[in-house]
Amino acid sequence: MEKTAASNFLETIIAEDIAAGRVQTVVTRFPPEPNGYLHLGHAKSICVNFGLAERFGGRCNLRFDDTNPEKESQEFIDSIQADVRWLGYTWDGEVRFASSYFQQLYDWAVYLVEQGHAYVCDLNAEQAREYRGTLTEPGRNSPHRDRDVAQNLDLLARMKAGEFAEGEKVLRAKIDMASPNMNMRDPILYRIRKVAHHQTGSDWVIYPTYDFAHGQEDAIEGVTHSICTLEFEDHRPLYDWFIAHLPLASRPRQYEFGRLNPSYTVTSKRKLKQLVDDAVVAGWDDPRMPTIAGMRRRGYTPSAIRKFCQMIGTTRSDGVVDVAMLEFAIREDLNENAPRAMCVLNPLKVVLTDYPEGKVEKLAAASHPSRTDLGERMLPFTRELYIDADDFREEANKKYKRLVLGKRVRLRNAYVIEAVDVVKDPSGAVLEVHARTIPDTIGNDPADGIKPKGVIQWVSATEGRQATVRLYDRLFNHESPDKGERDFMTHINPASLQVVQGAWIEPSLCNALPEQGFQFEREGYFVADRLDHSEQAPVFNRTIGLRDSWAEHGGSGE
RNA sequence: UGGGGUGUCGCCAAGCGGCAAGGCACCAGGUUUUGAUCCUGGCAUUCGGAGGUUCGAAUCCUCCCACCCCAGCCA
Repeated sequence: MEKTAASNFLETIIAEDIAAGRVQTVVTRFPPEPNGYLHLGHAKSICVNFGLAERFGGRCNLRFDDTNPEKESQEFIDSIQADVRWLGYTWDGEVRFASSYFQQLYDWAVYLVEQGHAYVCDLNAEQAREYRGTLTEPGRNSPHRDRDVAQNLDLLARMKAGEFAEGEKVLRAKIDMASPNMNMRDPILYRIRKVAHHQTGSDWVIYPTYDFAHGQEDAIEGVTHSICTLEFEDHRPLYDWFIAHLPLASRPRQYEFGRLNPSYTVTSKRKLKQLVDDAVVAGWDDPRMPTIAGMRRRGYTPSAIRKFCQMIGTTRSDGVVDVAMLEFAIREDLNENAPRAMCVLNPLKVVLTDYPEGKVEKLAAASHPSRTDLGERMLPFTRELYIDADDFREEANKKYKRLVLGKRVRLRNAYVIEAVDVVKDPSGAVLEVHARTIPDTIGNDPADGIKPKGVIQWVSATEGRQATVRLYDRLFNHESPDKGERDFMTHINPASLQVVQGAWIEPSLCNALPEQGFQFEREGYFVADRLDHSEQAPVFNRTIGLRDSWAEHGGSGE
């Protein structure tokens, strides 16, 4: 475990624990509740937990914290495992379930009752709230707080046996109703829920709460560092209380870090679910969703997401991270690794009037400007081509580095051409451009010394293929859609998806495998959709556009 | 008005008494058959504020301010 210069506070703590002999092997865990899809915030937690274990040569468990069957399902258990694996992490041993510890947890509850540290309370939810007090006023003891052990034991057993209705009774810890920490005001350990559990079926009608379960789950698994987000900080005294009052073999410690808040997005499960339920997006894996499944479909790579999590660091402060950092991470990865290809999104026909009809030249083009190991592909060059309509103007100033009537441009990986004429329809719209090829300009500048103004992509009109290209943009047009008075749904970006049906792609792109990423030169990074793409009907999703200093400076507007 | 936290460049973030790393973003140049990449340079005399301790403070002390979390039988 080599240490680099900068280390975050968790690494410091662990290094000290190891140095002091308090810990031999670091054990962490990623403990999602299977009640939704994992998102970018979870990705950070996954990177933190698995990353720490990796760095210190320890282990990390994947444990489903499935203590609330009403909200959970197998669908989420499956998707979560797939997402963690896809991110590139391997959990220690088998997947764990809090539910597999239910009997042990129950036995410990009995133990607490026997020790006089827990009691059965008959207050209903509303009454319990009244007795709890407020942030500034202490609570009052429940009238059932002093039941004797035998009676509590009997009542608890009957709760377990299903003799009481939901909400009729709960098991509570006997701590301190006057504590300034609300979590210590006789917290609930068990509640009655007469619903089947996705793992334990109808075995149980009482289920432990998060507080009574989490620390003990950690102890059972030998977790040394139980890492969670800041909002659980107030729960730490309770976490420690259970550990101190139960006969446990190990002593896990809880540490908290600031959760990730990416700009221009939402990450609350409730809001993500609303986007799905209201059909604002096509599903949990819609490429605009900040879910792992969505980002995957969008073309983000595991290494880019991991890089991003590393970039943002792990601290105890909570702030908003600019999504530009995520975008940087994915561009960096794809720039390095994605093969280049050509695609014309908004086709304009170019006829090379001096080029023989029916002739097809096969031009070799490198798949990457610096990665020779990525090889090359063949581009068929023909008399009729498509270029992007934005790449042609009848007249333009010298800053416009594309094709202009009477001027020259380099066709990427092919000839320099010169626009000689333009064909228009009665309304004056440009139908096609007639051009001539400048001889011997493959790999060479024109012999006459008149250099082209720029380089543009193209696709053979006769040899190229057509594809569906989905242009995705951010889902929200507000930096913090969560914040402020207005409902987050009012900040939806109406132009977050634009579908281009008739894009032209170079033929080699038909061989793309689902989930394979490319850079469509001068356009951006695209990925073959993992579900909808096929050789016969190619479908590409735009992962992220290229940086565009031309557009940023208003160039396209003039 | 209770308790728990956090405040270092537009954003993230090092720093832990010795004189403000780095990344993102941005700006200015250079290279370029991607207006991409790449390269070079710029970008906090100042660390939420005010006092104090010290030869010396972002780092120690005091007070103040701002923001976040907690009153689910959710996690």
